[in-house]
Amino acid sequence: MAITIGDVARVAGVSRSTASYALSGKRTISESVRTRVLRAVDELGYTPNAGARALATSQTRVIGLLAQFLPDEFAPAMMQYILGVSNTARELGYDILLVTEADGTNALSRLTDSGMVDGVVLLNVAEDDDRLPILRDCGKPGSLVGLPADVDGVDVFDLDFEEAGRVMVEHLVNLGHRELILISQPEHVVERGGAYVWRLQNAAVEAAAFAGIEIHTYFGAAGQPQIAQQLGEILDAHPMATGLLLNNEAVAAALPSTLHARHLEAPRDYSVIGRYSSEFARTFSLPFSHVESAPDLLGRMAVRQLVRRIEGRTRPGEPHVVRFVAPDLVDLGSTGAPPPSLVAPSSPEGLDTP
Amino acid sequence: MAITIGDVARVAGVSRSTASYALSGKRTISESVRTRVLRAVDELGYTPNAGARALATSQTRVIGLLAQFLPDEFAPAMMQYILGVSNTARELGYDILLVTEADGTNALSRLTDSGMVDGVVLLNVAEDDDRLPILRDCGKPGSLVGLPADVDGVDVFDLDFEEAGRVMVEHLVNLGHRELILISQPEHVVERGGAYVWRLQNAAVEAAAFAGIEIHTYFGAAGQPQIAQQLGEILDAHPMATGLLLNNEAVAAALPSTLHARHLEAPRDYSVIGRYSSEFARTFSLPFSHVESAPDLLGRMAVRQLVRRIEGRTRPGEPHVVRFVAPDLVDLGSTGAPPPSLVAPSSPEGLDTP
DNA sequence: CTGAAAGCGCTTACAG
DNA sequence: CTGAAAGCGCTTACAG
Repeated sequence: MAITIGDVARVAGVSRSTASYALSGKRTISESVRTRVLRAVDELGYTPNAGARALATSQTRVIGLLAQFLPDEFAPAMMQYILGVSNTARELGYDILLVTEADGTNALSRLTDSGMVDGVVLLNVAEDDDRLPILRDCGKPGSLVGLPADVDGVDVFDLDFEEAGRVMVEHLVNLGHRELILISQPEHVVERGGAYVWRLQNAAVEAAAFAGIEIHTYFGAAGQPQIAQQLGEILDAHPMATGLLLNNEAVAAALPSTLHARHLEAPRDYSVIGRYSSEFARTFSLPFSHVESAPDLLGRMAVRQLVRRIEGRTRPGEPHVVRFVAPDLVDLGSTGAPPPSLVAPSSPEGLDTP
Repeated sequence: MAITIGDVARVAGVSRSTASYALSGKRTISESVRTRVLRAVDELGYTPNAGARALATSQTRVIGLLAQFLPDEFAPAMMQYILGVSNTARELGYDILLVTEADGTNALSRLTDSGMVDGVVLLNVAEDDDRLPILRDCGKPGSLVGLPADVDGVDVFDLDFEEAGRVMVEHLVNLGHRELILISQPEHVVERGGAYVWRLQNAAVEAAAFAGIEIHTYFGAAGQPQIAQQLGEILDAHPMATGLLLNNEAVAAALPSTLHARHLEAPRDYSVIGRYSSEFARTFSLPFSHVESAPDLLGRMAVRQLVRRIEGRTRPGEPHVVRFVAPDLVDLGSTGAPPPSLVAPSSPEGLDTP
């Protein structure tokens, strides 16, 4: 049916093994033979059969990408991780087998046991992720995006959510804010092991305590119209709060309408900082300063390390890594000093600080 | 290394061929042998090697998914098509090889020539799509999402954009609107062959002409902050327009802020109809009525037909299909009668129609 | 109802 | 520098 290396060999007038070596470069080939083989390949339009090659070499040049789409989680954000992984893989000569089924454990076994992939990237890794035990004893390398409790045997990449929480709080503290609100992902996300929610929140609470200011923390509602309603209630509940921190894309997307509806503006009435990617902000016209979540970079890092392991370019005994991306605060001008009418009661008259 | 069918055969005490037949069911096997084989499979945790099977059968049970990410196009919307394809494929027993590289033609040749896939789904198909000639002579079946000029040899699935354009216009005409604005995708999208933009726009213009009303058509700006600015200019340019039709997700996402900033409301001041998925509307808190773009359904349809062809379940000589999904208008209450102050000059006093 | 053998299209020791 | 042959792990005619 299709062209095989036998056809190439025949046309070039050499043996199949010589044709193979001429293409792989795994042994020295006379210039004349090499050009004859290459010409034959061109002429016939030869492409090696992937299955046959995989069978012979136990290498597929395919990476499994396990994207977990959980209810209430934010699907559009996932696209950026997938693109980072996919594009990087291609640059390095790999293709991507994408799995989106709910049962990630099943999918992982299938891909690795059947030898369809050389390694896997797990997205959206939970604190106590079901997929990890399977990954650990499948014998293939794996890179994670997201930090699990047990990082043994895998390479891990994630945003430094602790630092993100601190950066968000400190930025507003430095501007003079004394009462903040932090809205995180929906509680379901936390229950399913989305540890990044706690990591950011705990660090934020600690930073607030250290600065001696108040912070109110909430889990965002899941879906509309609950989000808009909840947002209103939260604002009403804390009339003296002047800073809004959002670790929740869906709430960030809903915030502009809510603010406008109440004739509020950032940074005039509220200073706002989100945690999402700039790409996301641009796409949805979100005008808020934000901590860059770097999905593209995380995808790239995960794939690069995975490919190093697959190709044995890690030093012998090289330990696995846990690498955090430093949060970058992208200033879009949505933060400033708190409104004078709402300055802390400790200085009601204005400039009477020592 | 891994467990092979030879191991299964040995443990079950049968030949490899018998083990294979017991698993495939392609010939009658005595009950006792079958259970012994199945037990061995279980005990050993056997999974067939995908490469070996592909080599022997010329079938991979993998579908290639070519997603084209063009600059200025709306990446988040793509996720829903991908999910529709991926989930449906899995239900039918197929895995997805996802390709996102810019050069789709290259990727297509690679996947088909190397025998990595049994067929392909092309997303985001342009009027004169580069990938089609390659698809046509690769010998593998292909399903498209998006309507090209030449549909020969492929199965095509798309939203009925003509009908969508008519539905949008007629809905507002019936409510009494006499001057509309239609904002389509950025001009780049059209230039690259996004024929759906013309299909919707031409049908809308025709429907408006037929109803004897005015319609102003624009291509949306690409990216922020141009989108918001352009939106403002367009509204200013047509003070008598009362209906807004959006064939552009990014503009739809930016519209709530723009309206609020101008103290405008839908449907009080403008009746608004978008063209996007309900999933998209929910995710981004978009309060507008919209023509459902049905990405999930289109993905499903494309895969189902592709699998029928792959598995030879099409009748001999069964022609290729071009199937349009009927646009469904999802009413979110953003349309109504035009503001009384802006009724057409033909009836300034009110109820003086015959 | 079951087994021995050929073959899918590669790669890579082994021999020269 | 090159070729003949074995082997990767399956499936499936061919024989019994």
